[in-house]
Amino acid sequence: MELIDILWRQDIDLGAGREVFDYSHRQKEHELQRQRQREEEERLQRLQEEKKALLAQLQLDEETGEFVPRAPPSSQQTTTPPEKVQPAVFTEEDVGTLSFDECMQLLEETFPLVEAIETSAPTLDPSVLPAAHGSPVMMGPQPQPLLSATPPPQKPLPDLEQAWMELLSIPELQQCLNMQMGDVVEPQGYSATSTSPVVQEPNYPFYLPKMTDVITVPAESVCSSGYQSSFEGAFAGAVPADSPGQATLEAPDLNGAFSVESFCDMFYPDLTDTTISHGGLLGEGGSEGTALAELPEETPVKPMDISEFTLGEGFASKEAEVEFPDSDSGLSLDASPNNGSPEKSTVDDSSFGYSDSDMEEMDSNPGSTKSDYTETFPLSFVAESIQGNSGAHSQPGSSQDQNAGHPKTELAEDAGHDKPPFTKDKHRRRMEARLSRDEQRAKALQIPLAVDLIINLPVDDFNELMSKHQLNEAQLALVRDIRRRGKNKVAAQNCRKRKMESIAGLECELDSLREEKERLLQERSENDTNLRQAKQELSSLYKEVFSMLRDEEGKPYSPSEYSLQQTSDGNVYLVPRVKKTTGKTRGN
DNA sequence: TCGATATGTCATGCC
DNA sequence: ATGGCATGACATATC
Repeated sequence: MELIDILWRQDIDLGAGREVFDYSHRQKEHELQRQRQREEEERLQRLQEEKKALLAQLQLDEETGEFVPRAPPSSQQTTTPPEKVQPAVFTEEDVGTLSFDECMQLLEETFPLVEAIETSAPTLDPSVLPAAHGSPVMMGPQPQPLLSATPPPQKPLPDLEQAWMELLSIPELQQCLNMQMGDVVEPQGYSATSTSPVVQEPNYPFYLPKMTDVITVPAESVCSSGYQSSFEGAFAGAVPADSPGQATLEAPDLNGAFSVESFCDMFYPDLTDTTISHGGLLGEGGSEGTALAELPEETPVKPMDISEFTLGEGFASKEAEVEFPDSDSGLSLDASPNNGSPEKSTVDDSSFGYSDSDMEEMDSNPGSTKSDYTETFPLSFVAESIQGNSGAHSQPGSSQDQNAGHPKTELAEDAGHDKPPFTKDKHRRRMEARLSRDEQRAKALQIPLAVDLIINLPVDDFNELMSKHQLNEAQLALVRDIRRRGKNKVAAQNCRKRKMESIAGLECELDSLREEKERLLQERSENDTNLRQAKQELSSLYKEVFSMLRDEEGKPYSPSEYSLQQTSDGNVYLVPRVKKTTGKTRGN
């Protein structure tokens, strides 16, 4: 009882009155029942005794075979008539009281019976009520209604069933159901094929068993059975018995007003109720329940978001495609060295014409890599296709419809498929993307020429090719830009190569020059050495020669007074150092 | 985080 | 006049 009380206080539907779970209460009822049975037995006993007494007073009429009252003495008549009448009256009353008691007893019995039924089929009574006019159980005193009320459950069924079949066969209703189920089930991630068909075609075959067997309230069965069918796995056991309170409350309304609108209207509150109540009931499933309650709000938004998103993307891409045109001149004039500030919206819009720079800007965006651009166009195409799908969104229950519910996620997935690998071989992908960037541009404008051709063909051939293909202005501009960029790229590569080669050559020359310098320095030092040596030799030779010279007297010349000098003709003269002495020239 | 390096692109001058 | 080349300068990504 404590548990029951706890549940009861939490306003959780127990499927029956709280008293039902009270053992003492049941005991009391049992005792009461016993007492009534005893009283009834006593009454029956009394009745039999009275009947015996009556029979004892009767006399068999030989002719008619009837029991005829004996002719009593007059004194006795006063007493007997009452006795005589009384039995008659009494018997009538007795029948009435007996039936009333039976009714009461039945009432006593049916109460638990009804409750027992309610627990198993909580909505028995409500379904019966409309056919039985009100609540016979409560109005119980009259036996007829009660007696007629117990069997009816089977009676209204075929009608009800038929009514529900008709109701469920109404297209709008099916749509209504569809929406409901879709809103409820789809967000859960159940596949469209699993949900929509169940909702669409075999609706009532699916639900009818419940209706026929258990006689549940249609609203309950329709709404929550589909709901339950989808979530049986998750909710089984968690929701032992459907909340009869809601059913009993809502059923009369349902049966009272049997229109489609009311029916449809009924689904929404009921569903929300069920979801909410389930969410409240479930411990773990609570999150699911809340998620369910929230999702119907989110799901309708998604297509809108996508349409906007796709619109934006498609629009942007289309603009890019259309306005690609502006040409090289535009680039050189407009885009000047402003590359430093690529993200300017003005540039984006006005000079979008200069697609290339924009592309560059887009591409070179730190966050978005080259592949972003390459993905932009496929993305736009996908977006357009999805938009097309969303156009057919109105078709209920279609797989496209289901898809349209997740296009954003699909997009995200697509984008996600492309992007995540970035982390791994990012470099390689980037390089590939870079290499094929102009090809992507050409694809974007649907240029039917290979980029290699565009770049590498000689001018004449290139012009001829251009003349062959009828290209619009944008395409021509892009082709020219591609050619220019391609050639300039090669030129830059060559230039850098040459520069590197030049640098290498200069470094090599520098090395050789250094080596030569070394060599020259060494040679110079050698020459210096030789020169010094030669000077020494010459000096010694000079001294030797000078010392061998003698004057007329046979005396050697003083080196301080004379010196040997050689003239250009090769003659050597002894020249006096002092001027006052006139020098004599002596030949060898 | 910073510097070095690689690469693409633009602007410009020259042929 | 035009196309192409050469090259300095800039931007970005990557190491």
